[in-house]
Amino acid sequence: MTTPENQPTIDRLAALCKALGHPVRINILHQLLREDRCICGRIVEILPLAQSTVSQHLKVLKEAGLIIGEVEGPKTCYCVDKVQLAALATAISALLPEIKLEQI
Amino acid sequence: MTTPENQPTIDRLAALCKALGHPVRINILHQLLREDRCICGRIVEILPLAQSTVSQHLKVLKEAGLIIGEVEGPKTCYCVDKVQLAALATAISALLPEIKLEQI
DNA sequence: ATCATTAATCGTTAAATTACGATAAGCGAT
DNA sequence: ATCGCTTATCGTAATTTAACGATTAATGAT
Repeated sequence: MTTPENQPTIDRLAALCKALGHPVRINILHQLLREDRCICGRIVEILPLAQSTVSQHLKVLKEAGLIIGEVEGPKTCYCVDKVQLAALATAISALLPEIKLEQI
Repeated sequence: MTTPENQPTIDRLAALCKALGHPVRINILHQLLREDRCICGRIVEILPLAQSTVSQHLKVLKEAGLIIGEVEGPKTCYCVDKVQLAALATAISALLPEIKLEQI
């Protein structure tokens, strides 16, 4: 059995985890949740990273579907797609369906 | 603010996500959960990958603390650390504390 | 029309990841 | 003591990632 039936689901979960798999991107998510929505420049001003680097991380998060970016004039405003983030938490929980939380 | 107070927590979360950020490693977790515990060779026989590659992925999961490996003679038996996996799900959920699940 | 601001993209470099075959190491059985 | 089985590690090559500065593109204001 080289390819489980639900490989697309697995690939999707892996992609989401991969996008979260860098401290800077978790920090960005944190900041977006804290301020609800942020201009790219706001994040640049908070993190000790070049603008191009922040933009790259935002791109990764956006392509994974974890954040949404809407252009507002010359600026781009980002916010977390909470549905996707919640779905990720649910998907990870669902990996261990047989476990009752009280057992752990 | 270049360094949030809870940076170690953030780094830990990122490390866990990074470990899960590859389809093969999710497949391995799946298999370990399905059979409860597995010899390395069992996983090699299921996945279309070389033994050294599987061993490498197991190492990544083990170093992240998501699986536990115990040597049994010449074999090594792996199983998921369900506490850690549950903690990961909880940590991701905790990113959005203000949200009630009914809202989404 | 020009200018300033903002963000995305390009090009580059260094480092990390992934995959493999080959080899080594550990253990049980003969 | 040796052999066979199992797994970890080594060495390597190809790909991807992460970071940066520089440039481009787009918009709003002058």
